[in-house]
Parts: sequence; structure tokens; C-alpha cells
Amino acid sequence: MSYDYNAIEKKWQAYWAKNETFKADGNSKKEKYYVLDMFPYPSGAGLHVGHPLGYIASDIYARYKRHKGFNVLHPQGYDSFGLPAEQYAIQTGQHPAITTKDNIARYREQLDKIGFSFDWSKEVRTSDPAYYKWTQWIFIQLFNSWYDIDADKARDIKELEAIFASEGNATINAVCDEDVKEFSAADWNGFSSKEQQQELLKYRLTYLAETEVNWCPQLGTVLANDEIVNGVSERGGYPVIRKKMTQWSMRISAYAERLLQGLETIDWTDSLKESQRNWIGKSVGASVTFDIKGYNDKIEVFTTRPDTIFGATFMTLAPEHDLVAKITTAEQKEAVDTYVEATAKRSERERMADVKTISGVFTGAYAEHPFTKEPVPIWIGDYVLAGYGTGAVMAVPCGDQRDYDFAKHFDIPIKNIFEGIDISEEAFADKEKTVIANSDFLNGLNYKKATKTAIYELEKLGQGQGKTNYRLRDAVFSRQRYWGEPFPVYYVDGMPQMIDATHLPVELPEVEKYLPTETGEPPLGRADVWAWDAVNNKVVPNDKIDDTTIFPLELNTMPGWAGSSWYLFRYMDAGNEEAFASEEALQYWQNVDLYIGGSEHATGHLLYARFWTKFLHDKGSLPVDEPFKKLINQGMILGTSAIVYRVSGTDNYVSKGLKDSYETEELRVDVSLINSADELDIEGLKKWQPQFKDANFELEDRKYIVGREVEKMSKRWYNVVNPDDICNDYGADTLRLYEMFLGPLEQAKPWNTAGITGVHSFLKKMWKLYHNEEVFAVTDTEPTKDSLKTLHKTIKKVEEDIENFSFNTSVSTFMIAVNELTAQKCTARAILEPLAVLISPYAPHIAEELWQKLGNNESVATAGFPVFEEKHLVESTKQYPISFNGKMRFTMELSLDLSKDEIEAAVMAHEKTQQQLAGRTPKKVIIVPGKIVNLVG
RNA sequence: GCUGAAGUGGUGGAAUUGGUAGACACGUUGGACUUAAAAUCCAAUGUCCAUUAGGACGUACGGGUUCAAGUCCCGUCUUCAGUACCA
Repeated sequence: MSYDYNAIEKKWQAYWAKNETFKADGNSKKEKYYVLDMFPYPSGAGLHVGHPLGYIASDIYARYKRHKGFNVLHPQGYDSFGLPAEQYAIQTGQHPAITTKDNIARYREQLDKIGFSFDWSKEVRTSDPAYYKWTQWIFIQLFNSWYDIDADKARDIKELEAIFASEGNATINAVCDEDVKEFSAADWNGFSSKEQQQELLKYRLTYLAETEVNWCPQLGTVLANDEIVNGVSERGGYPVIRKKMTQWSMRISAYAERLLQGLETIDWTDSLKESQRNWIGKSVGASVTFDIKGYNDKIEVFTTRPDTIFGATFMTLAPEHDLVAKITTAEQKEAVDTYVEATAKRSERERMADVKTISGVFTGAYAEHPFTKEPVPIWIGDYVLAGYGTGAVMAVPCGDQRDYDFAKHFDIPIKNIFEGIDISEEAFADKEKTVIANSDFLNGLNYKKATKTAIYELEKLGQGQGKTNYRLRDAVFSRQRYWGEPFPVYYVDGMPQMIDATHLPVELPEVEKYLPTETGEPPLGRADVWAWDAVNNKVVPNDKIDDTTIFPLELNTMPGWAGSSWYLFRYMDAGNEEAFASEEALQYWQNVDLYIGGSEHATGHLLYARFWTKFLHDKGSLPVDEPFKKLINQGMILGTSAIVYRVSGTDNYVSKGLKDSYETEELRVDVSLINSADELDIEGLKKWQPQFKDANFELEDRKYIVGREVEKMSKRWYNVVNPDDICNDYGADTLRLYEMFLGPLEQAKPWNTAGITGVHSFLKKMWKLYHNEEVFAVTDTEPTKDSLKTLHKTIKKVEEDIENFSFNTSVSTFMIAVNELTAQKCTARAILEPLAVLISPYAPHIAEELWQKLGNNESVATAGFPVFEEKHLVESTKQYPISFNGKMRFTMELSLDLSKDEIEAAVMAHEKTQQQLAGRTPKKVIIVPGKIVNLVG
């Protein structure tokens, strides 16, 4: 009976599905463990071999935890809203829902082939109305909340209204828009309803605001900062420009400090935490206000170095700063206008690329130094960014290199305020070595003391205070797209109103085309039935809008990260129609114990999910305030593209070794046409694409050798390797083992099938171990000492490997074990039964088959993990290497039963030792447990 | 520039706490079986010297600590990833 992986895998996949082997029990007495993968976007291209890498790792861990007696939740679903399905709809007219459904079916089929232990009864799809009902519900919760800084949590907006009505807003310490004006209770009560709504909007955790956004004309939508890579859109690579639009925003900045602090409580990699820290970008310093000479206005700046305030010899405003137009003098007006216009024309990208060039213009206006009262010239310069801090800086050229360069370039005086430091060549920015001079009351103080004193004095003057600034910006939440969650929002007199939560979901309307309208409205502007009947609480045709009972609905949809920010909680209780998950389920499952996914989500999804979790925790909807306790980033599996060389202007292709003799261009061809020796299947290529049909090929050694290039696996490079082919040729167990064997989980690595035969033949050897020729040959004989040693060595190593996520080395461990047991001619059940359990997380199908043949009725998944016993590893004697002063090295055999003193005595008495140590008697013998005996002379 | 990770045979990669570097696999070479091929099995395989016995060198480079360093410390170089006029 040979190892028929196809039949075995089919059989057990069907068995698992039928018996719901991996269904997680919601109210178990067992300890819970929640293992989650980042759910995939179901793209039309299907899965490639890179996708399953993380899934296999999490599956191994989930299966291992089940063996260890945990109640494991290991679900899977789809992040099924997104741009590609919409783009496809624009091109073909096919509804994105249909595309998405087809793609999901394909994904499911591919996933099933690999034998994952997912609990499919808890599947979620973000585009399912039963799911996005709750995404909309969370949005409403955010709208109805404000952030109380004193309580350091989100509170109900009704409580804020009550305070406004009784005390006004003077006592409120909230995270809100910057243009909030103070009002009394009387003012508030005198406001019209619309005015009140406008004020409240400035406090809500999701709010409408005119914001400068990243507009991508080609995609017809706005993009979040993390959707832009190098100034072009992440998807498609189109240019992005700045544009002002009214958009929904999420007040994530309210959570900046908690998002930062929370990192201390979770087990993520340092690099990932570091990216989030950088993204949040906390800097501690002071805000300082400068009076403008001749105007009533003030300029507020943020600085991390208030200690250097006496070195401020000028100020710089961002060209977009509101005050620029106002304070520019008549003489400077032309120069300033030209400069501002030129800056506005330059794209963000150009501005970034061109860091070296120093540019700026003097406004003609002066501010007044808060302490010296001396005039400080006000300049504008594009090195100051409108989007950070207040868009204005106090320039201290002696302490900041950019200010220094700017001052040198425009011949602005540089004042040295550092004791004993030469600043004739460059600025001095070392805080630790700072001693302040030339600065009135700060003279002689170090950085820390000077900072404190400066802030104290500024506060006394009423011209500043200590301040912490965050780089983290509020997140724009509107997208001008069709295929996303509709907002549960309609507009009365221009003010947004939430649809009552009992009438959710508000389902996506039908449109005849998926493009923006001719007037520039989002695609939902094309819907005929997209108005809200506020009396009967339902969606009705647009032509009924009367603005008294029937109102227009929001035309934007939510961004991709809306649905993915909370999906982990939906899995806990996926079918629930009364709540996003029941209280019991949330209590029991808490949060994700192990999360595996790509590092590309470091500052997007992973930050937003933490934000929503903290918010829902504040509102009492969640018992936890972090979503993912432990996170592992799997490395990307890269493709190896194949390149042919076409002689320019001809239809001739030359082999790689000959290309240098010609002028050639590189074309990528499908990797399936290449064999393991980089040799091209020329006939196959001719059939692959018509452009190669009549091509000529110049060979070397009668072969056409292609060039190889390691790059991201992508359809456009024709380097995608499909897991189905591997499953057909070698089986899912081989694929699983091989993907793990490729290298460390977290490392990026190119896909190559060179070593796959080694893994495959291991499985065949494993199979043979349980069979003698054609028959199953496990016996009840007593295991030998050697076999017991092999088994327990393997248990120990595999357990350690899984706990450390070093899945690659356990594959080697299995290979060694099988080789040893084969050599020992081991047939003992006492060895082979636990071995099947050990390997079942990695190669579950073969394990199930062997398990069943061993006479077990239940799935191997329910078996307990073998217990490691140290005693089987202990040997009676062991070879010890002995070194002396690093010069001599020899081995001696020692009994382990001896005490430390006895070993020392034995070493000293050892004949060889004495010979070699002649004349150099060691004073001490150091016994390092288990390894080496050292003689120290 | 900054932050993070890494650098080990022909290749992918092992090496627990500082304790026999190169496990395991691929590839290569030789052999067995076979009419032949595939499959399978066996042996060799870091470099150099040596017929052998054996020896020397060897974990990017240069130093250091230690009886002992791939591992720890200092400096240099290189690669990858993220990020950037962040005041």
C-alpha cells in the first residue's frame, strides 16, 4: 500500500467538514485560545503560494493548542469590500457582489484543499449586509460620542449636551476641533437647533469637516495617508493631489496617547511597535505665542526646544498658513504671492523629492520676542509643513540644522546660545550636552532645567505652555466609491442625521453604472432609490425627497478599513442578529491570543483596529481594550520572474549567456514555462502568447536559458505560483511542510520548488515506517531504549519549536526521527502512535490516516499532545570535551551518575589529562552542566 | 538621515544559556538495483595541505573580553524593510 496522498487528503477533508471537527464551542469549561489570520481580500487572481504561509503557521499553532487541551477558535472570512471588484464592475458592468461571490467560492475551494482547521460556521464577509449592519452601528456609536480628556475615555454625546445646557463649554476638557469658540449655557440655549448641531459636530468622534485630502483623479476618490506610497496611490500607482473636500473623519487623535501606552501591554515585535510609535509621533515641548507687531493677531508655534527660545532670530510660516496673506507688507506682496502660488503648484511628491533646495520669502512683517521684546522677522518657507503642529515655527538657527541652513542661505543673523559650542559650521542639536548661555534667566542651565524654566516663564507671561504634540492625524473616513459600506446617514438642512439603529442595515442601492456621476458626485449619486423616509424609516426613491419627511442619503461609502477594524469580535458570535456579538461570547473569547499577518498593515489596519477596540471598550461594549495580544508578521513569499531577451527591433530572442553581445530588451514570461535548470519550454512559449508565435530563438548549448529576477509575486510579472498545482503534484501535506521548511516564518523568501522532493520523500518514508511492504505493520512490541529516546527527543524539540514559532526546524526534527526509527526497525505502537500526533499539526491528513489505522475512532485532532519524559533522554555515559587554556582539547567518557566532585576527581585522575597537563597542574576544574569540562590553570 | 532586522558552505538554512560551527534538505560526485529510465537505497561533499595518519584555516571586515565567541563589547562595511524637511 503506497502513500496515496490524493485519496487520503480528499477523504479527511470530507470527514472534517462532515463532522465539524473544528467547530469551536462557545461555552466550554476549557481554557480558550483564539488564533486568527488576517482575512484575505478575495481577488480575481485566486490564492498564490504566498497566501497560505501565514495560514499554515496559524493552523499548526491552532492544532497544537487543541492537542494541548485548549478550546481553540480559529475562524476565517473575507475582507470583501474593495476596489478591484469595483474596477472590474466599471469595465464589464458585472455587479461587484457577483464578482466577489465568485472569487470567494474560488478562494474557499483553494483553502479547503490545503486542509486548514478553520471553523467555517463562523465565517464573516464584510460586504454581507448582516455584517455591515454592525459596522454601521459602530459608526453611529462613534457619532454619538465625544472624548473627555479628564475621564480619559469616550462618553455619550447626550452628557455633553446636558453640560452645555447647564454650564456652557468653558469647563469642558475635550478633544475637539481647533476652531471651537467659548460659549455659555445661555448662549447654548439660545442657539438654533442647527447651530447646536454644528457645535456638537466639533466634538463627535466621527465628524464632517472640510479637510484637505489626498485626491486621486484616476481612481476618483480620496486616499488615506497609508494608502499612498511615494506620492502615488498604493493601488494602481496613480498620482495624488491635495484637494479640499467635506469628508467624514475619525477622531483617532483622541486616542493617540492610549494607542501609544497600549503598546507596552502587548506582545508584538519591536519593529512593529516602533512603526506605530513613529506613526503616532509623540513629541513633548511647548506651544509659544508670538505677537505680531502692528496687528492684533498672534502666531502660535510648537517647539520641542523651549530652552532655546533666546536663539530664535526669525519665524517661518508654511506657505499655506492663514496669516500669510494678512501680514504680508505691500513691498513683499508680489514676491510672497509668487512663492505661495509656485508652492501650491508643486505636488507633495516634488516637494519631498527636492529636500535639498532651500527656498522662502520674507513677508515684511515682524513678530515680537516674548522675553526680549525684540522684533523677529517673519518668513515663509516650504520646509515648514502646514499639516504638522501649527504650520509655523520659531526658527532657532543655532540649534536646528534646517533653520541654520535657511538662515545661512538668506543671511539672517545666527545667535549662539550654547556655552562653549562652535556653531560656525553647523547647528548644535545635542540636548544632553546643552548648556544654555546668552539667554538671560536661562544662562548656565542644562536642557532639562532650561526647558522647565522657559515654560514656567512663558506661562507667567501668558504666552505659552507645555504641550505634547502628535503626528497622528484624524483619519478621513469617506470614499467616493460604490463597493463599500453605505453610511447610515441622511441630511436635514445640510446637517447629518443618524438613522435609528433599529432600522439597520442600510443596504447598498443598485446603480446602473459604477462610475462617479458627470457632476462629480460619488457613484451612489446615480442611485434612483436612495432617499430616507424618516417617518416610515425606510429607503425610498429619490424623486420623493421633500426635505420635510423624506431626505437625501449620504453618497459616500466607508473605506476598506471600516469592516476590518472589528471583524475579530464578530467571529466570536457570527450569526447574532441582536448584537455584534453576545456579551457571553465576548466575555469568554476576550481578544485574539495570536494574530498572524503581513507587516504592511502596521500603520493602517492594526492601528485602526486598536482604536475601535479602545472606543468600544470605553462604551462598555467590549471587555478588552486591545484586539491582538500577540502578533507575528509572516514574511512575504516572493516570486522568481523569468526573463527572455529580445534583440531590439527584431523578433529574435537570445539566450541569457548571449545577451551581452546584442542590444536587447527584457520581457517577462510565465514561470510555468521554465524548468528547474532555468531552461525555457520554447514550444510552450509560442502557444502562451501570440507575440511569440513566429519568434526565433538563439540557443546556447541547445538550450534557451532565461534570466531570473526575485520580485513580488504578481499577475503582471507572470511569476505567480498556484498552490493547487503543488497540491496535485505532491499533496497538501507536502505543501504545508515545505512552506514551513523554506525558512523562518518572519523572513521574506523567494519561492522555489528545488527542495520540495526532499519533503515529499520524507512523507513517503514516514508512511513506510508504519507499513511493511503492502500491510500496516505497527505492533504492540516493547519499544527499545533507542526508540524511546528518539521519540522523546522529538517531543521536546517539536514542542519548543511550536512555542517559538520556529516551524522550519521541526520539519528537520521529524526527518531525523523518521530516519532514526527506520534504522532502528521500530514498529512499536508506543512510539508510532505519539509520533502521528506530533506530526498532525504539520501534516494533518497523513496523521489522520495513520491514526485511524492505529485503531482510533475519533479524529487525531482530539488526541492529547504526547508527554515528554526526561528520563528517556538520560544516558549512562557521555563524551565530554575537555579543554585547558584553550590549547588542548580531548574527550573523555564520564558516567552521569557521578557527582560534581567525583567528575572533578575523575578528570584529574585521567591518564591522558595528566600526560597533557604535565608541569601545568590546573587549580580548578569547572564542570559546565551537560557540555564541557574546563580545567583552569 | 533616522528606526528596525540581518550578514554562516555551491543553495535554502541549523546551532538552547558563550561550550565539538555547518544539523536537516537541495544540488553535485561515485556506487547498488535495472536491458534502460524513473523510483528507491548506500557513500562522499566548508576551504587548503597530506598517499594515509593527521594538520591548518574558517560564521561580512578590523579590534577587544574570555579557558572558550557565529553568539558578548567597540569600530567599519554591506543588504533588506519601514519612515522622513515632524520644528
